[in-house]
Amino acid sequence: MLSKKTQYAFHALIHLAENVDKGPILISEIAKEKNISIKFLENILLELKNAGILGSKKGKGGGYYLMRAPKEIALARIIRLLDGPIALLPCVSLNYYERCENCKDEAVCGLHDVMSRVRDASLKILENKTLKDLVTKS
Amino acid sequence: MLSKKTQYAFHALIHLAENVDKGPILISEIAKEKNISIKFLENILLELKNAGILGSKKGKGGGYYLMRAPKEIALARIIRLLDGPIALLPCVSLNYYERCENCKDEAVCGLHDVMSRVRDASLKILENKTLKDLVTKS
DNA sequence: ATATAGTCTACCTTTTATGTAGGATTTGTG
DNA sequence: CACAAATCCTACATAAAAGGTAGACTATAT
Repeated sequence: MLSKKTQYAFHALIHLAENVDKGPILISEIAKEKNISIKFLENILLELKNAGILGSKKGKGGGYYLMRAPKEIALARIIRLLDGPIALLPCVSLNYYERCENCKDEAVCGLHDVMSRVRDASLKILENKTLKDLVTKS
Repeated sequence: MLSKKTQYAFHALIHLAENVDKGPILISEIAKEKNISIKFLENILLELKNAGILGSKKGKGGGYYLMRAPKEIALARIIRLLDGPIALLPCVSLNYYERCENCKDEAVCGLHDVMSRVRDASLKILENKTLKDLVTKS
């Protein structure tokens, strides 16, 4: 399961994508609209900003906005940023690989094979779907 | 990611499946073979037993053994038992569904759609692959 | 009897998740 | 310039989950 942090991030990003033409959006507006604790959301948006996904503007008329077009932001990137590996096992992760300590040889591990397939199936979707695909408002 | 608990369970089950003809297997043997803390493994095997996946025999010559043939035990079942939902979001889980608190209507939520697809892609593999597919020993 | 091996209950430690509090800083506007 | 509106940033709080340990109890084969 995705953490609450990542879930909230997705909802916030959807809101930003749906209002991409309205300039900076207030944290408080997103929090209210999506029913998220404002202070927790603050941390999340900051993290997205530090990763270069969002930009922000301080002071009156300020808020957060997307740094790129929604179609440029793959869902996998958000998950990896906030939740880490998408794979079910560390020994099968592309971006956060760790050697398996329980099997003697990963090359002949049946678990390794199956979990690689699950990873590939998930990534095929998460790498190709973007924020734009999450927006339903016309 | 799967929890350590589930990862250990898979490795233990693989060992049991590979030695299915040798009668009950000692916890200590599995722990040693797979490099798992014996006491932690004890808890895990007990949980698998209470779920009807394993049987056990006490006393000398005792140990744990599979209650069904390896090909009868789907990987999804193990994950659900020890880790809970396979889906990435609660609102998309088949077995542990919870309503989404951040969107007004799941039916028109783009996130819901994408995550359902990821779930289906994962389940297609995890429901059809069994313990037997994890065994590599001849 | 006795040693073996699982059963059960309770506890412990560390990390992660999920926030909360509040002051510092930047910026637009009158 | 003063002020209010926002984000920025650091630190803390709290609870749950993960991961593991300890030890007494019970059943069984020999």
